[in-house]
Amino acid sequence: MKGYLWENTASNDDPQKLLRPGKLLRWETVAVDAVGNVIEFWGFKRNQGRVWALLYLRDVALTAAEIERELELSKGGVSMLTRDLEQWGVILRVRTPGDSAWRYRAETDLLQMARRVIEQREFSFISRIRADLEEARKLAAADGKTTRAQLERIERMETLAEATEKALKLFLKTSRLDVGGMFGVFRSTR
Amino acid sequence: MKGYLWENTASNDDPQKLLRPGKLLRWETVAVDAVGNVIEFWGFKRNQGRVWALLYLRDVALTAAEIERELELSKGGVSMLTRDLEQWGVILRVRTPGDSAWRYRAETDLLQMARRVIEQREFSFISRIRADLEEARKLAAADGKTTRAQLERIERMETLAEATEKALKLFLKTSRLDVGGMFGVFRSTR
DNA sequence: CATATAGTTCAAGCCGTTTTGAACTGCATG
DNA sequence: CATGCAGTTCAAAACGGCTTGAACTATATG
Repeated sequence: MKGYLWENTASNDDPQKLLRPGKLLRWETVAVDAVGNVIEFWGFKRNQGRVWALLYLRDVALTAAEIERELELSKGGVSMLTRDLEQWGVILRVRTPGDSAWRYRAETDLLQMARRVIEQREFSFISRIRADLEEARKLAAADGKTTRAQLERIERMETLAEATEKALKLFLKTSRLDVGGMFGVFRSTR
Repeated sequence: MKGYLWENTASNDDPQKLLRPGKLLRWETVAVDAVGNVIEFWGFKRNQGRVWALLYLRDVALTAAEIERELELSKGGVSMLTRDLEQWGVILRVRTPGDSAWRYRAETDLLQMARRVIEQREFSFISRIRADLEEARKLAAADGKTTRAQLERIERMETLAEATEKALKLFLKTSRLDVGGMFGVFRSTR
């Protein structure tokens, strides 16, 4: 499923890289953090975005240790972050012949991941809410003391949740169209 | 601006209400919490949604003390929550002739509030991100060591942020249309 | 198979946000 | 103008999510 490919890795031709203190260039820091912020906005972890952005900007397969140094993250953290990103299919794990360590490279754009996860995660969340409101309405209806007006108000709240769900759906569909060209865009440099 | 109206309050005709331990009916709890969840999803505080929902369901002006008991919140908490909700214009503060305490009642639907706040808060956030990416690109361009391919990748990230902003805009516009009937819907029971 | 290094797991700690509650201010009433 | 209740403020506590790092497991290599 996830291919274990042999790829060029840029760091082999720079022996110093293994020793040098992780230090992003200024512009790399700014860009990486900006992506961290967007992705956080979409409900993911800031550092998931930062890791992806680093790999994407460098366009080279980095080891966990390198990511660790560059972004000043812990060993365990990098392990978990890369696992998530790999599961979502936005980074790829590759094995280099000489090297005994895995390397990671950016695979696809982040919106794809955002959409995928939002689709399952957020929709189940919203439909859960709708189910709760439906339950409330049924309970209220069963209770003799509930007035007609109260039942109506619960129904209106259900409308609210439905509208939210509908809007969210439309949002996703839109972002898919909107970003349409993106699939190609992100792949073209590679 | 915010009218200080005289309104009917239902609790006066039920002297026990002042003494009874705050205890929502089961269906009220379910409904109130469901709304708390939706609103949290929109990036607000869970309890802001719960307070609004309680007022909306009861369709009666409640005092801070009553809200406090029903939702098991602290005095200070209710004060802050009602202040926020009133500022956003989704609840109204009313003064009753006999009573010396303020009462609150639900005024408009929550989506209105969500939209309003999202419009200012989220957009400034996204445009901030776009500005950061632009800065990164300029810095990278000024740095002689940056490759053409890297500049392109930053540009693609900017496209990503732009797409996000665009999608968000469309989402808001959509939710406005989508919910169109809502303005009337929420007002008709009152 | 021994050793070394890479990678994973998870309890504990950290940090930002929300909530609490006690002290305080303001206001109505006698 | 004294009393008591309503309402606000804010420092501290509680909470929740994220990250860390030490212990552990897996894997490559001689």
